Amino acid sequence: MNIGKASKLSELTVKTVRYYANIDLVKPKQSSLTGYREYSEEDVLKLKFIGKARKFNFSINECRELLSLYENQNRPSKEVKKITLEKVSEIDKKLNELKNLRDELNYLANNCNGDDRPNCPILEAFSKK
Amino acid sequence: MNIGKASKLSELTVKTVRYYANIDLVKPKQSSLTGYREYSEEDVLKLKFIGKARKFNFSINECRELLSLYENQNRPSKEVKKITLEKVSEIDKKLNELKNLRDELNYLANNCNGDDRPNCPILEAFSKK
DNA sequence: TATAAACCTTACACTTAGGGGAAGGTAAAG
DNA sequence: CTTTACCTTCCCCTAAGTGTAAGGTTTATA
Repeated sequence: MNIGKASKLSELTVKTVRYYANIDLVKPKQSSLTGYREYSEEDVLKLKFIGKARKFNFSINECRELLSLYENQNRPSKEVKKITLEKVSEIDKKLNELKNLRDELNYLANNCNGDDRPNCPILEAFSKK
Repeated sequence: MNIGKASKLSELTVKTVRYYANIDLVKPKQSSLTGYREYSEEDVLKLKFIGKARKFNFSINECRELLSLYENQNRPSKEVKKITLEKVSEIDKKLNELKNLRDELNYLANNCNGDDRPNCPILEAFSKK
């Protein structure tokens, strides 16, 4: 199938699918006559796989890693689990930072009278060391 | 003072401070003799201000906006509060997405036996539509 | 005084993960 | 036979810097 159909099936944009081909992530056969990329069912599965992993905040390089594990029938699930747990703890860290950030900002907003006068604790807080 | 000192005082890297000068965010005077940038105390205050705001996940453009409010003695605190509350709700949204993501990944990891055998529910989950 | 270390400058390339759009070839439908 | 819908490559753009090179300046030391 052509890139348009592969794009629809994988729910990725054509641009994205083409990009993945360019960086050798999912490289389909390419017709020597027309130059059109020819995607197989398996290519589409890989695209879907990557689409999911990307939604899970895996970087392209991590996707590449997972994909090679996926393609390797003898991969130990140990490796996959390790990568996944690392990702979980990474997300936990980010969650904490974001929570603190959120509370600080919210505190500032609640202490700002929000009228037409220039006095503003938010700007004051930002300008303090 | 030179950029090195301004960098130390503001706790930003020299590269970052120079970058902010290049994008007209904090533009110090520049000696016509040596070409060295000359930072004032106020410039350093602005740099600190931006450093804080950036930690609060404000984009450079939002910093620019806040900075102009900060510089304008007549700015209504209303505007600042509005921007801040928008940022809070944006962070709330991101927090939720991240939480879901975290739970899904953790679930997958917990259901992966993590041994040397190839069977792995994580990869299976990713390859499903 | 000479030189080396530490500081400063600009300019360019690189990063992530694609998006926008131009110029041009191909295929299918009317 | 032409229009429309695809497809291709190519190049520039994004955010917020980081890395490196080549070269000028200032300060410390021998």
